[in-house]
Amino acid sequence: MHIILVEDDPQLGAAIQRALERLAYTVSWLRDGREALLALRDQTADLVLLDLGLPGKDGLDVLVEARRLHVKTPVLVMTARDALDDRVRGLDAGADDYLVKPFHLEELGARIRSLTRRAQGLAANRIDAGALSLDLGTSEVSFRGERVELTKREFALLQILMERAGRLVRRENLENSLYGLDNMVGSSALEVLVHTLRRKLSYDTIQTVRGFGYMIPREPQ
Amino acid sequence: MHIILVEDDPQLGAAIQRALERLAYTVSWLRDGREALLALRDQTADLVLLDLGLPGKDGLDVLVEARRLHVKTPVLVMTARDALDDRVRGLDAGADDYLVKPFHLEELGARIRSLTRRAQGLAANRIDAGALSLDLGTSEVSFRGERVELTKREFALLQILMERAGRLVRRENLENSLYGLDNMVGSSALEVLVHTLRRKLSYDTIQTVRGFGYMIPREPQ
DNA sequence: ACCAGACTTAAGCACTTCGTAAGCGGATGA
DNA sequence: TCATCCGCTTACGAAGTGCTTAAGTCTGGT
Repeated sequence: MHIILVEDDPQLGAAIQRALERLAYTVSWLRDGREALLALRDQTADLVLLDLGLPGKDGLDVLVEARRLHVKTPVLVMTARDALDDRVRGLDAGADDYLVKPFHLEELGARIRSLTRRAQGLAANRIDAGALSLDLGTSEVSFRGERVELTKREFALLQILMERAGRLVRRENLENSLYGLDNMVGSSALEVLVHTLRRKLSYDTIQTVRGFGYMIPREPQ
Repeated sequence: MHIILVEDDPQLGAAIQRALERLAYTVSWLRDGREALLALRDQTADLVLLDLGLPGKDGLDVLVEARRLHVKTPVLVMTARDALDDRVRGLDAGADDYLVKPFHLEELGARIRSLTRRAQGLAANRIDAGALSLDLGTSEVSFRGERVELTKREFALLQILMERAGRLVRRENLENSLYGLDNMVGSSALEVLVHTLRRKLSYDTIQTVRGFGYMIPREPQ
């Protein structure tokens, strides 16, 4: 899951990035509105965390401009506590949600989950696909009723595949979500990850679609 | 345990926040009804202390609106008005409890414990998990029949883990409940806390789930 | 204001997880 | 059929995560 964070405050930005990465999100932290707009235009991110009041280009302008360009990526706006007007204007400008600073990171996480889930058209906090079950709240995974211990990366991969169960997920999508835009270097990291995940589940839960990517069937046994 | 306090009176608000923090609750103090509704919406808090008669939006409206949005967080209403009408309307609107000002902080503490207990689905004032027993009223903990002296922080951590015994509790959940917003900095405070707690109990009561958080099994020995 | 206990921070260490690279094997297409 | 490509597997070094200890800071009680 790839998140673009637009925030000019070094401390807060670093803190948020840290927190999100701890949740196994991939974060591209941008400090400048102009950069943000460029990144948004590509629609490669799953979510944008946008601070209003940026140098270079105002956060609200970025949002308006992006929506004008038909960028549909969910945007979560962050505003200062006393800027009530900003929040209203933010929503009018096309933000999907807003968060008032200061906020609990737990809350941020919950909203991010809520937004990305909404974007996927899912409702529950648990995803099931056949014998696979994944709890987003507690990060617990079970397969055929047995609890399975996964690492963060493995969990992140499995989550993406399960959210799109029954549909092919392209290799480059997975790589973007897991490693961000920067880390697109040539390596077999994804294949290794798939391998360890298969070993922990079973070798036929994740199907390879040669030349394209991977897929978890809607009803794996 | 994270409590949202909605109170516009500076003196009273500060006094309550102080008192609750002394009880090792994490308190988010909001002065405005609109803000309160936003905070309520995500159900991130364990309890809401709601003052009726707020600026911006009446406390009762906040409550009604929150319940309409299926927010299930327990709400404890505070009001200066002693009229029976208000009482009934408050409870009808979805409040779980009601406190008439002025009140003693001890009573407030007791009611908070009662409510959080109820929300947790616990009948008694005690939580048990295997050889562990925790009394919410007296804050006493025993392990294998022996009384164990815990500090407030240790108790708070143990309480969260025991309320969710058998389920993984994410690290960020713990940090937010224990430290609130301030803990955006990187530190190993939680790890140290876990360590001291393990030393006082035993080293295998609290299980580490690497990369995610901690867990107390439902039947630790 | 002082003291003791509680709490946070920081640093070193052990262990786990992750990305890289290299070799291998099966699939693909001429 | 052969050459090529793509993905699988394995091993290893680097980075990350959590444990532990110790020192510094904060807090409440006297």
